[in-house]
Amino acid sequence: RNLIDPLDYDRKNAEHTGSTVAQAPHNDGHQWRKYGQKWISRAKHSRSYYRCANSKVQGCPATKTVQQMDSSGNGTSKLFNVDYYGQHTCKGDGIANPYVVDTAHHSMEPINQNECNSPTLEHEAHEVQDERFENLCMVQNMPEYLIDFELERAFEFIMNSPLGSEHWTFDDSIRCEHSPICIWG
DNA sequence: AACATTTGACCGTA
DNA sequence: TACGGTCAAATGTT
Repeated sequence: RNLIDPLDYDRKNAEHTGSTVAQAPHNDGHQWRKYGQKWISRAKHSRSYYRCANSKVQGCPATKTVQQMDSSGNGTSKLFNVDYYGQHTCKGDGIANPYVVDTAHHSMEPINQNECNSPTLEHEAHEVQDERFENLCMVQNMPEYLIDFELERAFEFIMNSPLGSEHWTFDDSIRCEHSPICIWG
């Protein structure tokens, strides 16, 4: 009854592809299925475990964990720690990275603030100098310490994608909650 | 009915 | 054996 191919799935040895803090961990461009929740030692909040929604069908090994931080003080905005493990090998929504968008295949105009429940909206991603990234835009509020890492990762992903550029084709019907641009305030 | 989440059990590891 | 990651049956949702 294996949900996923055990050969493809080894969370312990999977690369840890980023830990970051988000305001609203609801959407990051991929669809996930929750498979567990634990209270971690003496933390105030539980940690939730997700795997890629395509794990069952395509054996995609990507997982993530989400945990609200025990932020002290200023209680208005909750902060979440989102950790990603493993690369997406599925061809699903074509979004390989929550922070990086391929502008060659994705126009940014479908985003409409009325349809978007994220706290802020970023229309103007800034250009990247390196010509390898000329078709990529970044969300402006992406944490500074992640920029180089995420771009290299995106570039590597495109180059190594067994599916070629089709993996990056964006469908006009993608809704704003699936758009990486809407996700992070 | 098919699919997603909840939640205690289970289990590997340090 | 305490911790935390995953399983899976029960439960909820569409």
